[in-house]
Amino acid sequence: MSDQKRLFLVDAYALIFRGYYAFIKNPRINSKGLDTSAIMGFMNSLLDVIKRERPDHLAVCFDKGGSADRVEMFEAYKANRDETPEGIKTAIPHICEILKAMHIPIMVKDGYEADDVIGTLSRQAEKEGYKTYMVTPDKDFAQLVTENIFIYRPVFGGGYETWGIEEVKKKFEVENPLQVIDFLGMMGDSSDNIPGLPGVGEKTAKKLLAEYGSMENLLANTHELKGKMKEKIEGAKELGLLSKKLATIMLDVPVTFHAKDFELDQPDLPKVTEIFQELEFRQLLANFEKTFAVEATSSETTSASNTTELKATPKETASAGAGQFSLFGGDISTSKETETISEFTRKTAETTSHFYQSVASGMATKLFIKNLMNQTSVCFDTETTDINPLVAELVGIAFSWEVGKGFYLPFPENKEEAQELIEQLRPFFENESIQKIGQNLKYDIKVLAKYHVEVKGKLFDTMLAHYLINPDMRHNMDVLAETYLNYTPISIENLIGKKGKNQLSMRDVPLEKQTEYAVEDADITLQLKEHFEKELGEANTQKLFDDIEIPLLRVLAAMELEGINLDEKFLNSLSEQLENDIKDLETKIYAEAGETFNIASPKQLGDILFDKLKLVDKPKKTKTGQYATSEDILSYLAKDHAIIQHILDFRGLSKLKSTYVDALPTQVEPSTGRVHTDYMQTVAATGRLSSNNPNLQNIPIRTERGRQVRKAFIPRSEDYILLAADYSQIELRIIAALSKEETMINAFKNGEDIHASTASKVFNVPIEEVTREQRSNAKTVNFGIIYGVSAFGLSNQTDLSRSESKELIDTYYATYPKLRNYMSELVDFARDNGYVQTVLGRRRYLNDINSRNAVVRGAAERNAVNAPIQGSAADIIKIAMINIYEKLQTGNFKTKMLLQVHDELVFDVYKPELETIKTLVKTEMENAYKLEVPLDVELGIGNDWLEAH
DNA sequence: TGGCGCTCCTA
DNA sequence: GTAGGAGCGCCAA
Repeated sequence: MSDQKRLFLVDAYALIFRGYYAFIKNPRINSKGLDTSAIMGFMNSLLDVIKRERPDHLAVCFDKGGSADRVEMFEAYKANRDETPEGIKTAIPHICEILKAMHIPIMVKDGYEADDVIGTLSRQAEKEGYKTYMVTPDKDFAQLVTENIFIYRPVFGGGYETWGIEEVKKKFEVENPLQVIDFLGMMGDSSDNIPGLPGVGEKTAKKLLAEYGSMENLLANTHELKGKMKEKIEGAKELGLLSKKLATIMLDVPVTFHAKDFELDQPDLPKVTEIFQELEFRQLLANFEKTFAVEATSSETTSASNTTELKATPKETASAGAGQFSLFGGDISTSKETETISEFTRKTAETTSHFYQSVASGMATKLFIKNLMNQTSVCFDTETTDINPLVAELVGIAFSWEVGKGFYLPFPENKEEAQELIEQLRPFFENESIQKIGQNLKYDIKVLAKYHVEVKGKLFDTMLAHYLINPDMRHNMDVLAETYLNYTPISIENLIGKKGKNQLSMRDVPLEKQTEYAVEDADITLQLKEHFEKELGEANTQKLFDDIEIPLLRVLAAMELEGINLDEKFLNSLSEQLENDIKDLETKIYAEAGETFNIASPKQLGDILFDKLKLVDKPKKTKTGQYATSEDILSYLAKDHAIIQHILDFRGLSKLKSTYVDALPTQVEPSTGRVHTDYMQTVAATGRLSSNNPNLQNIPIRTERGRQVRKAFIPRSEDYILLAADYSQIELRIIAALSKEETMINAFKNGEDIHASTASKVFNVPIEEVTREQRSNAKTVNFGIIYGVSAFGLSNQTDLSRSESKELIDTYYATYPKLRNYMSELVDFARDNGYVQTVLGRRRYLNDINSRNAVVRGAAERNAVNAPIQGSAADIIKIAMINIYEKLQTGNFKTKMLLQVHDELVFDVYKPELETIKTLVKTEMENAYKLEVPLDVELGIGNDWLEAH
């Protein structure tokens, strides 16, 4: 700390608002019905600042009566600011009372805003040689920054950042902080009701500022501008100057900085205590006392949470825990949590007897592992440095095999030492006869795989179990614990903060907290397992769990670890081509529109198309009142207006570029040079997988331009080739088989083109005379059936009118009567049982099936038809994946399974194995499940994914 | 900074 | 009409 004296000026309302909204989802209401969110939030921030910075001078500044001057200048100033929430209004007197008790000066001047007061005081203090820190999240203050004046800005997730001149220059792209005023004046600020220049947003403001340096200079040189922008800005010169004035913080408020008054001294503790007790701030009071107790004594105090090194720390009903948590940061969530107990009587680690121990290295570890090896079933949970298992390092592993009891093995940061420790655990993980229990084991398996440890033996994954028991719910552990165990676990945010750049690593958490958190997770997971085990017994769920989802978990882990090779160079060149084409289209569109605008903004686009160009008499609107500009609507207009086609092309190319061509290379994992998607096994209600980070299940294929992206997916080396294996028409085959519709079954048995066959029967023409259009319509109906058709939907999809569509559907049902029966049976089954199921007994519950609302009920009925079909297809490919993986393992093949896209599997095939693999894959896929209808798989090979199709 | 609406990509 | 994920704009309250 330098010798220079430091003054902290707190922007009260900004912090009060911030604190209030931090609790907005879970407002703090005390027993007297008072909403204390704002008070709590503000006090947390204030104490935090005091604790971190120990300022010698501090004042809190408030607004009073708005700014008379500004209102005079511009009547709309802050006019449309929402009414201050009730919870904030009621908080102010309490906050003032606390500040008084703390002997902290409250600075407020009638008719001035806190900005102006702070601005003025900071300048005065600067003259007296102070360094001033303006405590506020508000960016407007950037204009006040000098060598001695800083913004002290709270950041999300806890912590603060200090903005000096350099930071301001960087953030706003300006030469000096004063230009922030010009910047705000140009851009405007809707929350402060600064109008700004019309059509100028953040980006344009930065551009103009770089070019002209100030508002005045810009307005003096508008003749240099072009097009619409010139017009708009020339027409708004007055507004521009006014905006700048409104954005300027005043430095001549009649207040005076008296250093003596601003000195931070000891609070009136009895008074503060009384107020806090009145408000029922137990946690905050403890925090407060600690903050000022340290102040009063010396700064030597060591943290109470410093654990004695690696010592076992058994704890029965930890009562001291809460106080310790609030020592450093995280005050908000901690106090929220402890308050929650009193409100809901939900159990937590604080209120539940438990015995969680960390295990010391050396002999203790040896003894622990010996004990571990004697178990038959153990729950474990890895704690790591990252949610991405490919880069995650082990921080520790928790184990539990008895409810309420468990152990935590911390891992050294040194890689070799960590590997040595994991070697000691290898016999446990690779023991076939010890059951391993966990929540989302795929993650742990992938982490351990990076340490070359395989997890063998029977598995029980509580997340998968719950997915089968109740697919519609969410399956994260906190939800499960609260639902099934009435228990609220310690939140991860409590330990490492909210996500954001200030989030800590698990490594930074004190061992004692790591232990409490990690072992609690293992303990809870163990309890959940005992709970779900019973529920799984029902129906076919147990089989589905044991035979499909659990084995699949290992398969997916392997596929994800494997990743796929990506031709980045190719994508980069594709990106350049797209960039050029997009630029060209942009130029054309601006010319056609007569002005520049953001084509990617549906709002702006709609205004141009329908307000300015008036392409349509009565444009359609979306539910939010904007003009609808979706593809199907624009397509109608394309033939009449050149601009429409250009816009559609622009959209298509931009989408391609941003979502695929530019995004994929950024998803390449540096450590492997490959793209590793994450398959979600528990999100799709039907039993399908989903893929993300990146989503490799929606790579374009339909358009020529789009499918080029597939060329970027290539084999691992020249010795390999890609194999794509597709189920042909699997969903139609399933519905044919399940409905026992012989006509359709026979068509499949004879290997006919099913859509042509359907057309032939429906339109009553010989199959060889079916026209393109007839086949296309038949195809649409075939797909419509799978989704639960309506005449309305069909006519939307085809050129047919509503009545023609109805007729087509009727004929279709007449042709395939059993299919229709089957569909109504499914709906009946759902009505009677409340669920439908797949061939393997995977259930989807349909609560809305008996709804009195026809729209809601209709949706449930379509689900009743679609879920068994889509879900059965998902079951079947899962079986195939498990069997193929097994064969690839036992056969010691170099070939790897890489991707699954619902009805397709992609393999990286070692060329010498190609013929064997082709037979293996086709056989396993076609025989994964026995149906009345043969399953057919088409194979394709190639040096990229497109060629393999 | 987060959430929502819109749009668009897949099976 | 079914099932998903993602990017972008836009506005918070």
